[in-house]
Amino acid sequence: MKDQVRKAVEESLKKQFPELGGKSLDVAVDYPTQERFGDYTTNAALQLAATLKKSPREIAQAAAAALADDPLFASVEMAGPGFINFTLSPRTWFENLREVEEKGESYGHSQATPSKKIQVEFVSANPTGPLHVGHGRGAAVGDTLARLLKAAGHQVETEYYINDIGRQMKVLGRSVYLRLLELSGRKITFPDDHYQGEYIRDIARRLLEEKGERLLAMEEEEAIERCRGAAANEILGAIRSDLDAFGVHFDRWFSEASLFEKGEVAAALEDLKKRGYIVERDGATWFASSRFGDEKDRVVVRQDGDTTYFASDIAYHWDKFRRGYDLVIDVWGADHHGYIPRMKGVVAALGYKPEQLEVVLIQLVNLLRKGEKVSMSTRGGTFVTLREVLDEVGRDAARYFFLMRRSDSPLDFDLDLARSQSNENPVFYVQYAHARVCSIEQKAKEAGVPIPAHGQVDWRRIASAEERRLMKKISRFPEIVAQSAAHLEPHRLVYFLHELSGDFHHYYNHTRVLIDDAETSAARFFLVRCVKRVIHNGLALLGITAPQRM
RNA sequence: GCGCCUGUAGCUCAGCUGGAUAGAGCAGCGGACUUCUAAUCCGCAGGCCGGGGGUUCGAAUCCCUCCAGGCGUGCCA
Repeated sequence: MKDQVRKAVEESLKKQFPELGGKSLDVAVDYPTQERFGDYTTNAALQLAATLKKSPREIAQAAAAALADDPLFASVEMAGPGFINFTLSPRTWFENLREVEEKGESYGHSQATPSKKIQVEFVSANPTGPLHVGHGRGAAVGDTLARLLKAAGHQVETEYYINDIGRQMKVLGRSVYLRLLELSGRKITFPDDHYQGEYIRDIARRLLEEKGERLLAMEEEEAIERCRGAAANEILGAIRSDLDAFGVHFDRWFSEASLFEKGEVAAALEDLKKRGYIVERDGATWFASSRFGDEKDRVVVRQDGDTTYFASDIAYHWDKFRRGYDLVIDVWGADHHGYIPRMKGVVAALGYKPEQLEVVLIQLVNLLRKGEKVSMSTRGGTFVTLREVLDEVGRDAARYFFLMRRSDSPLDFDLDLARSQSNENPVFYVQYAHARVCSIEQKAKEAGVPIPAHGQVDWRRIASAEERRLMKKISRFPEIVAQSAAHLEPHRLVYFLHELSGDFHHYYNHTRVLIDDAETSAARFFLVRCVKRVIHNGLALLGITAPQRM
């Protein structure tokens, strides 16, 4: 719709002012801040005033007059310093609803041009413990981004990167081994920097029961390695099942260890070396990230010959890009923001465009209970797990809360609020709107009222201000989805659904849908079913259910 | 010190690729259920958009500067 308006404005301006020539004008069509200014507005005249050497009002007046006859519009007016305001006829708005009926479940989806091959990598938590709420936020955002990008017409794959090798894993193995020794009656001292959580004891207990004797008989080194493997498997299994319960599924689970097994770490570094971005200095090997705007170069192979975590990351992204993605999206905790320049440097050094890597940062989640901050520490084991939050507030509320703020700003997650079955809980507000339409459908069915089709509805019956407002919002949905995807900002969709629900609740409270006047009744019924469709599709993109009744 | 992010109503936040009188939820006050679900709706109140300067016809939005807070600044992951 917006595009049609834009095209009309552009054509009219060019006709009125031939001196503008054939080039695209790139006029901006917006939604006015106030309803009395109409449905759409453009500031094109204000912008062109300087080029045309005419007053903005003069330009706007001429353009508006030329557009007045366009059947698309009910009225076109010049206003203020030189805005052109457009009001569409109720009939035009109604015609837009045909698409809702035609597309059904896929209403809101669009075909981006160009359609890109995109990978979204998210969560990627070390398998050293259960997922906590912070991971939950990353999971909700990453998963929703993938859904949004698909809906916007891209080809999307999701991936979880498993850090299944390295120092943290050794610490995990040793933590379990020590607990195992402890459980078998030995006296141990458990270091502070090892994993303190109770789940470590649980794993050790199971290992002791199943193969305790063999493990205890082994060389310590080997036993620790066995403990590590068993623990990582078990924890990863738990992570998968937590994510499953959260409605998050990955197309691929990618192992860091596999990068070494396949020799990709060496190959990637060799590639960079050939391109001239690897330097030897102070007995270590460095990636010349300072040549790409990073503060300094970064070590990839340490003096002792071990590769750094960064080397794995290089290899991982080397692998990703070789798989042919046009765009790679990494969802990271905000505390990793300092790594963006060096990663982008890697991408550039490998011959890709830095913009082909987008990093979405996820800020901290502060859990609140009874208004008090719940303190968390991963190492100390005093964190609240995603599973606990899911058990307490449910999947829908959890996802909604994680998604309702911009991901790069810290989030206060009020457990009591999310759990409350009351009007204070924003997720119900949207779901309730859906359930109310379902309820109307139920009543209609009982009364033998048929479901109206677009072709049978008389648009004149739904031309009130409230009804036009609903129609406008409904027709805006595909644009919101496309924008949320393009900006990688799921919260935009959340706000939109909240607004649409608000408009609907208002309408519902003031206008009875099923009434004796069959024509009006059918028209209203059709309209609210379109609202239901949008809420349903929108919640689906957020991974939230749309209940029939509440 | 340097870098990134943030500062908008009592609280939590939208709005930030410049537009007309800055929005929402919660909290507060006052109203609306014999009618499709009151988990709803209506009304009232609440703001030097952190301070200052600049660019512009026009700034919450862009630039500079200062202040406050968070994070980062490892041959850790």
